[in-house]
Amino acid sequence: MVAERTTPRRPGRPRNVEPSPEFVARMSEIVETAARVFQAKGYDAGSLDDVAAALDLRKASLYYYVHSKAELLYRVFDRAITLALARLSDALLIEDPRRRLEALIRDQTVNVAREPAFFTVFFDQRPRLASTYESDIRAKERQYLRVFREAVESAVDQGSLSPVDPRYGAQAILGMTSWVYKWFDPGRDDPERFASTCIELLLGPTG
Amino acid sequence: MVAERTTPRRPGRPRNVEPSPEFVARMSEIVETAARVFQAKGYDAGSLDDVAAALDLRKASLYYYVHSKAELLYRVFDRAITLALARLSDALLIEDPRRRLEALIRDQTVNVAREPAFFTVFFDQRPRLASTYESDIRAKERQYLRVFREAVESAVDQGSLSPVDPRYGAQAILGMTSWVYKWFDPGRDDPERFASTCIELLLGPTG
DNA sequence: CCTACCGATCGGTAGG
DNA sequence: CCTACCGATCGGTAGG
Repeated sequence: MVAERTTPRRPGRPRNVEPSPEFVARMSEIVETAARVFQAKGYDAGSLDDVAAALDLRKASLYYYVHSKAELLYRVFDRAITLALARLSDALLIEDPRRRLEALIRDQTVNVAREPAFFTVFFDQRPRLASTYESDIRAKERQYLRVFREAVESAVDQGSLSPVDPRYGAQAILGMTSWVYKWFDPGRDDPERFASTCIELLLGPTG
Repeated sequence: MVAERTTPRRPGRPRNVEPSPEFVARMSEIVETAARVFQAKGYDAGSLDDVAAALDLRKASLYYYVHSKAELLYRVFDRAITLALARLSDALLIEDPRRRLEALIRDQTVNVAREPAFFTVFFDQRPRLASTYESDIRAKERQYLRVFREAVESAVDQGSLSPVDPRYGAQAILGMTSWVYKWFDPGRDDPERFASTCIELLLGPTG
């Protein structure tokens, strides 16, 4: 997050800098509701009145939690990318390049399919994010891309993936898997099955 | 288009139903400008004042060409999908399944990379399209998907593509290639080279 | 967390 | 294709 404390603690008892658990929980609800509103109506047409109404609040009350609508959007973005990055950590422990890439493909597909509101906003409302927050999000996104690029590189070296430029390979795989949010129908489609399709197309039958 | 005439011509000289070439050309400029404005600011935040200003017009003058902002968005959508469909026609003449799929992958990549404004609006502003126009666009989009699905099917039958569900395979390929509009940098990237990467990943080295 | 309110923006129209 | 304008919406604030 942008406002994270990086300086060491001052001595003595800190004076209510820690938000209460109730505050954190309520903030979480607000961010989730905002994600759904912005998914359905877009950032500009989705008003703070809409978000407040979905929470049974008045618009002015939201300003107790965020300073601006722009900050609320940032919080949706931060949650999406932080969640996605965290969910990659298990895959990164896998040593075999082919299996690691398989796990990353599954992770990305399932992430996007499981949180359609957050990822729809993340992918489609990107130009609406205020420039103040852009660099923070971009840094985390670059981490994400790097993970995929290095996984592609290893799989190419291993000979399990066709020899391609790692950046192009990573973008191809990210596109294939992220695109899910555009067409996925939860009643009809299965993320695991689609992930298997991608793996089969790229890496051939699983041994 | 939604308002296309399908009934036969009445007898006698038609009374100025044909728009003049000047009108058509000006309309074209307006639609292109709208695509750029909606790409940069989004549909809701991109005002008719913005579109008019970019054309050195006043907002009210746009209403000589379109009945509403919603119609202007529809015209951007229609142009994007009509253009994309038209550009597939050459590929459809190719008989060999592997080569046909290769050509479709190239077409889609180059289409998206060449018209970033139209395709960014098409992909990201879809929920903003008024329901009146939705069915028209969806029908054309389904045609588009069918072309890719059938090409996947043929390539699978031929044995040049891994045996996968044709719908999932088509969505995977469409995602891989369409995603280009999210990351492509015209100064750095080459659409043809990226298309070759996709082909290599999916179909192996070109023989 | 609320009521009441302001200032600005915007799609659309009147009338030419 | 223009000037002038209306009605509605919306982010944000005052003050409690």
